[in-house]
Amino acid sequence: MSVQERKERERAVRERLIVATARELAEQQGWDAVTTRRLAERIEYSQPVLYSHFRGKREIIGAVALEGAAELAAVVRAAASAADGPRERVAALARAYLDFAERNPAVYDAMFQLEGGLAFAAEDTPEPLKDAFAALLESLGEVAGDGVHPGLFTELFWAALHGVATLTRAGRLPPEYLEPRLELLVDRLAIT
Amino acid sequence: MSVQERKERERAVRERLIVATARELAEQQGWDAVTTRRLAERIEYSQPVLYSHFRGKREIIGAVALEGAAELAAVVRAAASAADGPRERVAALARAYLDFAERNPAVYDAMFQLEGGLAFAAEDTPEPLKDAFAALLESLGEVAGDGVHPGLFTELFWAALHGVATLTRAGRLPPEYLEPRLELLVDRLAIT
DNA sequence: TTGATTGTCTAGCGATGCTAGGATCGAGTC
DNA sequence: GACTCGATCCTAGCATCGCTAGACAATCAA
Repeated sequence: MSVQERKERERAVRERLIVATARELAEQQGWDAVTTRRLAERIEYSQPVLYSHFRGKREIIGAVALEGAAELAAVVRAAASAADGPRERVAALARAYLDFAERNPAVYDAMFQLEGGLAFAAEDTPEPLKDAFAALLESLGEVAGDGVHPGLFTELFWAALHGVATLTRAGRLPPEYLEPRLELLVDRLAIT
Repeated sequence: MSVQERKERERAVRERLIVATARELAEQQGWDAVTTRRLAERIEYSQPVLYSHFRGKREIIGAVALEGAAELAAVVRAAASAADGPRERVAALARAYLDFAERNPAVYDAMFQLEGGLAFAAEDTPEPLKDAFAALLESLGEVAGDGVHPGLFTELFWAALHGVATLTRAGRLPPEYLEPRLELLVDRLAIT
């Protein structure tokens, strides 16, 4: 069975290569530039190989999104654990979130803008997505305020962050006032 | 000069027909279904006619977005003027905004999700977009709180609404708690 | 060595946004 | 009223897209 195991290992390596290449290409030239042909050429295989790993382009985007969700969760947790006190923890979390969105625009798009074929807030929601939300909940739950459901509060805070992130990156909000915007958001929403 | 004027009038009518048809098709079957061929067929002209009015598909989306911005501004103003007191005005505004996004998903996408080739928060921002923001500012400015720049506050509130609207419609937020989410948003952000 | 299975590639389908070039029509002139 | 000429529109086609069928090659068991 060793030879079969080797093949499976090689397949897994190639699958990671596909996802990493798609992500790299998307960050470099945008998701429009990520065509199956270009992607196949970069990994030095033919197009049909992609379809032996994923159902289609959407699933590749979804794979990048899952990878991003795991990273976002880690980034958020790291920022929160490095800050002292609830208020500073939330501010650090917000900064880390917006920073992640700014530094990884293509990944962020894969997660929230493009249809990656992922289910949210449902039974079959993939683990990384649930965990990313959990990471937010850990720090945000403690500043929800009395009588306010922590999950509901986290959803709202997250939505606000998401709105700021997307509108800023789409050129809809002037980027220079990002910091005061963030301070205002934390001061108003979080109850410490 | 009468014949030339008539031609210009007919051209204007046809241009409105294109935009209206694109919008209708997008609301019915989504923007993916709005292809230049289908659009041309619906208006009973050939494809190249579209390109005599717009540079490309993006500009058509942009035209729909401008139309939507004007409607959104009107909807927001109507809701605000029908409510008594700052707090209720803001709540009515938020409800109207989210309601608009839910009832006109394709138009909302054209405005904020798809690249319609429109400039925001800049010198050459089209008038309807500026006016939509102004409509928000009129009601939101009065609840910004002391020492907080009204424009900055409006941007933040808008971003929060936008986040709730997009995440809800994308299935990222459970829709059943929309009302309490809205109440929480208004209670926390607005200072009355 | 042979036969079968697994893996990969070439070639192609239908559809996309967009455009070049020819056909057609109608306004203005004799 | 016939004719010219410019504006207007359509047919046909290009390059590219996501995706797939079928031929081919490599690898394994017998």
